[in-house]
Amino acid sequence: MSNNDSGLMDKLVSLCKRRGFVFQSSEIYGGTGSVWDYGPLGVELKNNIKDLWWRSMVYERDDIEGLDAAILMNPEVWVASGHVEGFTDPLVECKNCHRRFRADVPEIQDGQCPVCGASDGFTDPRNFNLMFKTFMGPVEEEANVVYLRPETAQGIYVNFQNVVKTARQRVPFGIAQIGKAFRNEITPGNFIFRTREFEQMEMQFFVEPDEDEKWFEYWKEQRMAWVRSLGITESKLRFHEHTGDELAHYAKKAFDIEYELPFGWQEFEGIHNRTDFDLSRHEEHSGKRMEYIDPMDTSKRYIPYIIETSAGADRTALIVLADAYREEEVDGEERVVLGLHPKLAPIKAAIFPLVKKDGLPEIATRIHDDFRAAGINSFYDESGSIGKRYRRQDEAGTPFGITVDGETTEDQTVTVRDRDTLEQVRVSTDRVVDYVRERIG
RNA sequence: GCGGGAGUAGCUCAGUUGGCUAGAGCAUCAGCCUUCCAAGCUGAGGGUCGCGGGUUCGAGUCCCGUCUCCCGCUCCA
Repeated sequence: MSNNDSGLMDKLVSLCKRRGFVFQSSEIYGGTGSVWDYGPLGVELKNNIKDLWWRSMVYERDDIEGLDAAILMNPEVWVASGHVEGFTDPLVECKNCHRRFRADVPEIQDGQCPVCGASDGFTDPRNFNLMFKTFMGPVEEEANVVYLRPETAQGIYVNFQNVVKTARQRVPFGIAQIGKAFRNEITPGNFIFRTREFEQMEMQFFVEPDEDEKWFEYWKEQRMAWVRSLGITESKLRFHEHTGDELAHYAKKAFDIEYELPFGWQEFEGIHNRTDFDLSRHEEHSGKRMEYIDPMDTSKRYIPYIIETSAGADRTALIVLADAYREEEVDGEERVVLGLHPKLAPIKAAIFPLVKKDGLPEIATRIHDDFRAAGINSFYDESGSIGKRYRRQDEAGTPFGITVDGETTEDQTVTVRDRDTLEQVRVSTDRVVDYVRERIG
């Protein structure tokens, strides 16, 4: 990492605070570790990311259904998923292969790893408090321990049969969900990249067991294509395949989509072949059948394999911000621009009267109303010089500036200024909403 | 978790060996001016110096504790 690159993160954090994208949580009390709040511009950006994801998954396809499962679940879910293990028992970890074992298992007493055979030793026994726990019930001592979900995926698995029965879907099909997850990360940090409360955009695709490879490849390409559609610089994107010890306990195959942030190549979305691991575990632990019966051939029964696409909404937001940030020179003056793809921009158009007189503010206000009526987020500003107002919007990533001037009163046209090219075109006042709509995707 | 560094206005910072009502630039707001890329003038608001405690006649400045952030190591289902 060069000094220049680490400077980019500082500038980005500063811009996010200054313009209202991201604030530290509970700041007036000194903040709280690795939790962040999204401000007026940030929530728009993140909502745009989530809306685009949802549209591409749920609305633009017939084979994926939406779901919104609760954060609190029956604790047995996390026993079945494997998350409780290691939370209740002190574990040691092999320093060579990083597999974890209960500290009281006899095999490890001789210092040799029962799996990889290495004698590199083990870490000290400790509890891995991955999951946040709380209590369900009014009296804490009598209440049951419940966990804040460490991943959204389990909410989909436990609803698998519900969706099969109600949505009239046949395998192959998927279930999509966006929601919060919580993890007591040992080392959080890097702004909103690794946080203890975060939002996932997950889709679990259920397929026949012998078709898993085919669908894995399909989703791998689909997801990369979607990421590119956000306008992210291609040379900063790559796949990273998990091999050997990198593979999670449930995964047969896993690819990450990585982006080159100032602090290195970082994962922000994963495509995993989770096999029938999760549904089988839930069948064992719940005693309920998880098999799928093919309605066209009822003799065909199987527990589906699952191809998972799991993306971090916060990480995606950080990446589009980092990718969009640039400093450049205009007429000898430096400007800071967020070159966000128009469909991600918090504000789509800013409307300015060139001066505060001659009826220009009134016309500009009417145009602002037109945008409001069209459901397009716009912003009205009459304060300061026109150049200053353009620069303010550059930092917010607003793609279009619309200026009402003296000509407007004569020929009913306004100037539309493009954030990236700085080109200006005249558009009639009654066409300007359509003009912007056509260009924001 | 360990080591090092840092926390003064929205942002970037200055505050001499502890001493008058804590400053600057930028930003914000109001007015004037201004007909297309952060111009100018006038004025205003905004910090009790991360938080808590202590020493002192007196602390942003010294001491203790604590929280947060940054860098490195460790760790990372």
